[in-house]
Amino acid sequence: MAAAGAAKATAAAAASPVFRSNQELTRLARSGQLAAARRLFDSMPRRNTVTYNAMLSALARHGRIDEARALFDGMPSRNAVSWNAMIAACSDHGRVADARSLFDAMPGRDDFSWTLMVSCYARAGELDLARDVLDRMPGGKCTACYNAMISGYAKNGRFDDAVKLLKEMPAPDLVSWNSVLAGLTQSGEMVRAVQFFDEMVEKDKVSWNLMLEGFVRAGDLDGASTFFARIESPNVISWVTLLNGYCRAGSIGDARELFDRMPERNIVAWNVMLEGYVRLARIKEACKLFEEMPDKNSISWTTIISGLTRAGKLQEAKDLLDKMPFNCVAAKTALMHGYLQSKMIGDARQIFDGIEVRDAVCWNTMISGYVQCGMLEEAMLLFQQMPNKDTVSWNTMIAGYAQGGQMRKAVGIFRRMNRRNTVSWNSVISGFVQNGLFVDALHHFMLMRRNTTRADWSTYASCLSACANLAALQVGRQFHSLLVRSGHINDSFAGNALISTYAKCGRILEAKQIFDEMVGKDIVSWNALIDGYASNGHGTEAISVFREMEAKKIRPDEVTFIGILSACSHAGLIDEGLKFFNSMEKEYSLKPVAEHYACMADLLGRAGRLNEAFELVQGMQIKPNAGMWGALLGACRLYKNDELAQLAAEKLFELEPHKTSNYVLLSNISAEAGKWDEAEKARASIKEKGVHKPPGLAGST
DNA sequence: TATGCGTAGT
Repeated sequence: MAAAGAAKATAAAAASPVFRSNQELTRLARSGQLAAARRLFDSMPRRNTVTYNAMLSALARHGRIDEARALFDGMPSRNAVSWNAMIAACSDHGRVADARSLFDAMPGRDDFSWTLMVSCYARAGELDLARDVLDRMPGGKCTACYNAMISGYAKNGRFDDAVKLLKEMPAPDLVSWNSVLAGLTQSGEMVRAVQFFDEMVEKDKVSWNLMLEGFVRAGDLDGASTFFARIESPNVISWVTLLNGYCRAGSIGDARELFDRMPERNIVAWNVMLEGYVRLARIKEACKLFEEMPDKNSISWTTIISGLTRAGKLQEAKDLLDKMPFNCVAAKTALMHGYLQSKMIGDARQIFDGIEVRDAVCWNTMISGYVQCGMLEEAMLLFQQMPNKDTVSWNTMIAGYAQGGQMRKAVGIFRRMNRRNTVSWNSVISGFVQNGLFVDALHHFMLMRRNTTRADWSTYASCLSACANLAALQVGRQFHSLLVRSGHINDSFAGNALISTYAKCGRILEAKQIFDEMVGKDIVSWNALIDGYASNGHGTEAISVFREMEAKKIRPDEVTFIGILSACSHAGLIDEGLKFFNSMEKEYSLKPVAEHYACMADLLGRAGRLNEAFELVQGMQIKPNAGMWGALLGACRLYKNDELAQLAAEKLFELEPHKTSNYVLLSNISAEAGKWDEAEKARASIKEKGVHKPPGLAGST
C-alpha cells in the first residue's frame, strides 16, 4: 500500500509544472542551449532545489563558474546534489582550492562528494592529497572512489601504484580495470597495455576500444585495423575510433571506405568524416557530405563553416550560416575568425555584435583579431567590456601590448592577473626579448621558477635568445643544462635557440655540436648553423653547410639565403654570393626580399663594386629600405666615394629623417674627402631639421 | 528531473 502511495505521489510530482519545466531545463542544458535554459529558468514562477541544481550544472558546463557560484550562494535551500555539483564545477575548471573548501564546509558528504574530491586532486596531479582523501573516507571506500584514485595513478604514469590499489580492492569492476588500461594506452605504453589487456579477466567494449585508440594514437594504423578486425561486434565508438585514425593520418580514401561500411552511423561518425575532408581542404566533398547528413549539430556546423572560411570562401560561409536553424556561437565565431584572417574587421565585428550570448572563445577571437591588426585600443576596450575573462583573454592582451612595443602596459596587465599560466609568463618574457629588454626577460624567468610555473620550449627559446643577445655564455650554459634536465633538449625549437645562442656567443664549435646531436633537425636548425658560421666570419664553412643541405635534398628557404649571402659578404666571396643570389629565384623559386638585397648591397659595397651595388638597389622591384642605403653609405665611406655617398645619404634622410647617425656619417665622409662645406652642411641639417634624440631614450640613436 | 570513476567528434 505504501509503495502504491509513493507511486501515486511520484506520478503527481511528474505531472506538476515545476517537474515538467525542470525536465525541459535539463534537456536545454544538455543540448548546449544555455541561453534558452537561462530564459526558462528566469521565467519559472516556482522553482525547487532540482531547478537550481539543473541551472547550476548548466552554467558549470559552459564554464561560467562565477555565475554558478553566485547562484549556489543565493539558493534558498541546498541539498547534497547542490554541493556536489558546485564541487564538480570547481574541479572541472581546475579550481582545486575552491573545491576543497566547499568539500570541507559541506554538511552531509556522500559517496559522490568523496569521489569528486579524489578525482579533483587526481586530475590536478596532486596524487598524495587524493590518496589522503580516499584513505580518510568513512564507512569504507566506495568503488567509484577507488576507481577515481586508480585512474589518477594511471593517468599520471604511476602504473604500479594503480595496479597495487586495484589488487587491494575487495570488488574491482570493469571501470577499475579499464582505468589502468586507459592510463597505459593514453601514454603510449602499448607493450604494457597489450600485456595488461591479455591478463584482464573481464573485458567489455570499452576495454577493446581503449586498445584500439592506443594503436591509433601510436600512429600504427595497420595494428589498429588488425585489432579492429578482432573485435567481436564493434560498436559505433570502435568504428569512429578507427575512422578518426584514418582521417588524422590523411588516409581519406580508407576513411571513406570504412565510413561506407559502417552498419550504423551516428552524428559523431558523420562529423569525423566531415572533419577529415575539411582537414585536407577537400571542401567540395565536405559540402556534399554536409548536405547528405541526416542530423547536424553545432559541431557539424562549426566544422563546415570553418572549412569554408579556411578555403577563403567567406561569402559561401556567410550564406550557409544564415541558414543555420539554431544558434551556435562556435560556428559564428568560425566565420568571424575567417573575416579576421582576411583583415575584414568590420564584417567580423558585425557578426560579433549579432551574437547574443557570447562565450569566452568568441570574445577572445574578436580581441585577438584587433590585436593582430594592431588595433590595441579597440582590443583593450573589448577586453574591459568582457564579463568573464579567462586566462586566454589576459594572455592575448599581454602578447598584444608586448608585440606592439608597449611593455609597460603588458607588464601592468600581467601583474593584475589572478591565475597566470605558462603562456602568460612566456608572453611577457618573449615580449621583453622582442623589445630588447634582455635582462628583464631573464629576471622574469627567475620569478617564473619561484612561482613554480612549468617552463616549456617557448620559455627556453626566449631566454636563450636573451642570452644570445647579451652574449651571456655562462647563463646560456645554465639554460643548456636546464633543457637537458627538463627533457626539452629534443624539442627542435629549444635546440635551434641553443645553436643560435652558442653561435652568437662566439662558440661556433659548441653550436655545431648541438646541431650534430639534434634528433629532429628542421630548416630552422640548418639556418641557425649557417647564420652562426656567417656571423662568426666563417664564410666557407657556411657554404659547405649549404652544400650539405643540397646533398641531403633539404630545401633552403628565404632565411637560409640571408645567412648564406651574409656569409659570402663577410668572407669577401663576391662571385659565389652573386651566384647564390641568382640561384634563389631560378633554382628555388624564392623571391628575394629586402633583406637579401641589403646583403647584396653590402656584399658588392664591401668589395668596392659600388656602381654595381647602386645599380642593383635602384633596379629592384621593391622599394629600397633604409638598411640597403645604409649599407651603401657605409661602403662609400670605406672606398671614399663621396659622390655616391651623397646620393645614398639623401635617400636615407628621406626614409629616416630623424636618425642623427646618418647625418653624422655623411658629414664624416665629406670631411674625409676634404669637402668641408658639405661636411658642415650635413652637420647643420641636424639642427635645421629639428633632428634630436627622442625624449626618454638613453644612448645615441 | 539535478551530482561521481573507464572509450569516439570542434
